[in-house]
Amino acid sequence: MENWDLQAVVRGCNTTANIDEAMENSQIPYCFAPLSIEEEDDFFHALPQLFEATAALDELEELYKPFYPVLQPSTPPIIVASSMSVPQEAITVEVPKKLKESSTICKKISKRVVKEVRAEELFSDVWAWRKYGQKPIKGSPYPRSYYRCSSSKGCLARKQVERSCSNPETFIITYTAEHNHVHPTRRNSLAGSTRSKFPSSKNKGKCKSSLNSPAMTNLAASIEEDPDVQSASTNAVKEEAQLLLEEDEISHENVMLDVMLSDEMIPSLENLDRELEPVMDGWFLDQFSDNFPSPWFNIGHSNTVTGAC
DNA sequence: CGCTTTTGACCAGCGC
DNA sequence: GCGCTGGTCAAAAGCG
Repeated sequence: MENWDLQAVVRGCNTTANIDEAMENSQIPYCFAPLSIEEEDDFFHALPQLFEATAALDELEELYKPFYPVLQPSTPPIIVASSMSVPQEAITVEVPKKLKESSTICKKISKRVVKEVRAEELFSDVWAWRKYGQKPIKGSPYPRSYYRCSSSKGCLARKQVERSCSNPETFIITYTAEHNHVHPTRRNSLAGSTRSKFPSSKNKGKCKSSLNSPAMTNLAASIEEDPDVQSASTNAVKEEAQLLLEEDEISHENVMLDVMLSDEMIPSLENLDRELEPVMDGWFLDQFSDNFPSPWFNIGHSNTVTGAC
């Protein structure tokens, strides 16, 4: 387990060649290439037989849907792969063979989804996350942050965020368990969320961007405070963390959406939400939940509104 | 008041 | 049994 590098997993699943190889070996679509959502859908549809194999795989796909990022084609995600996180010892390129040996895939697949994303995409999903812990991880210079879903009480969804040690520009996000609710029922409260160890006069009174969100601020702060990061060899990381805080311009559709869903808009959206929720939860879900990734119709309830000017 | 983050303490799993 | 490690809890403090 020591020196375990999640990125090794996603890297191992990084190429279509690997996919072909994995499929040849296992006939199980264990790895996903770095595809856009559309491409991924095409991929799924092109290989329907693979996804009819087991209910477990359908379940996994359903599990993954809520985590589809809202991305524009011009800024493809760094999602190198979404790897179903079976027991970690088993997550290697060799895994398909091990899966073949397994009598039931269901026993192997735990409800975890691993993603690798850029910093600005870290908090671009529609769910509200509340940080409940942070721990230094052995073998990694960066601490791991633990988040739970705060959109709904009792929701078991968890999210772990850890900077990739092999590629500090990206972050490894591990989603665990499922949301037990359809969509975020309220946006993130800003209360108590504005602590910043980086009071930046430059940004005072200016627009908040995703990178200047409390979460990003704190993440950068944790990086800043990390003793290992203090070393000269990782000055680049410190500079990057600083840049994350100071950078004002973000050419990312997620941020544009956040701006569009500014604070002025949220009250009316929430009123609409309250009025329609009983209807939406029933009818709308029945009609569309199987056809669209949930973020598609949850966007109006976005909890990641950070771009209001 | 209700929400957040921070952080030390606590707990469970695992290997020796 | 012990120590290590990762994950979670909960109190404290701060913000809107």
